[in-house]
Amino acid sequence: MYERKIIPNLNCGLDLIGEVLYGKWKIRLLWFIHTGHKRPSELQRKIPDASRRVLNVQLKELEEHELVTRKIYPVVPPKVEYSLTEFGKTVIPVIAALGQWGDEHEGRLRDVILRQVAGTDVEVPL
Amino acid sequence: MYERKIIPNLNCGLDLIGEVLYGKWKIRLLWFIHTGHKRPSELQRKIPDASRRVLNVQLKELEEHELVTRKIYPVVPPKVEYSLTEFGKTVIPVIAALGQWGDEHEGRLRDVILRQVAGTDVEVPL
DNA sequence: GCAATAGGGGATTAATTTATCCCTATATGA
DNA sequence: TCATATAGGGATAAATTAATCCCCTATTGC
Repeated sequence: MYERKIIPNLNCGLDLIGEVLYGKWKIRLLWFIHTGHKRPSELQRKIPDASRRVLNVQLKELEEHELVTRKIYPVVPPKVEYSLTEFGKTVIPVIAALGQWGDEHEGRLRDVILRQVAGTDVEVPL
Repeated sequence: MYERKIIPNLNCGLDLIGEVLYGKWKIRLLWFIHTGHKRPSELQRKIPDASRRVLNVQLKELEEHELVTRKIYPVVPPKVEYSLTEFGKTVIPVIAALGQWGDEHEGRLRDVILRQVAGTDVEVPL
């Protein structure tokens, strides 16, 4: 695993939540697990832009941070289910607040974000 | 400026808020501006771990995303003040929710985070 | 003239995070 | 026998973000 060379700040609540929530797919993973998509293959289908590998890595970190648990069923083909821990459940309202703000200001956000990307040749999907 | 090679997802509110809030110091910057620390030098003193340069870059992005405005006073030595826009003010409660969750679960968060870093030789300050 | 203050920014390197590639295992169905 | 589904991971490359270094403006005070 990668070893940090710069020590993280853990001074305030914002630092702390950042440590466990940051990661391109983590919030989405938590949300989908929350909405009942528990199996790795399901999560992958819900998040097709992420590779299987990355999801595994980020799920593992969520598990280490005690936001989710991983249950393995001893069957073939293998079956695994992720669930939110009680701790993990407490962060759902915060994620909901993030998503809600984004939804409420969708038009304006799209504007300012696309304006920034406009100079590039990147085609941004609607 | 850096040109993205991977197109960002802008499918949902979570993607959108991520685009404008992500950046190591942005949330802190917004918060300190909210609490009345408007001048660049003040912000730097409040966030000593960030270099002047990085703060400038992130403030500029916040400005491009219309979360803050920058007012220049034509005096010498120069004086600049950042303020939240009306739009920017709407995101403050969301940031407050993030910080509050982190504060509420400070002990546990510190635990799980430090456990992860424990293997490394990194010294993490209390 | 020189240092300090206040605010900025280009160019480059380092750090970190993601993505890609490829390999493991077992059972079922065509 | 071969492809598919299910779950997982090591090694490496690429992308992205942040940090560093060094430079600029103009005025006041010594």
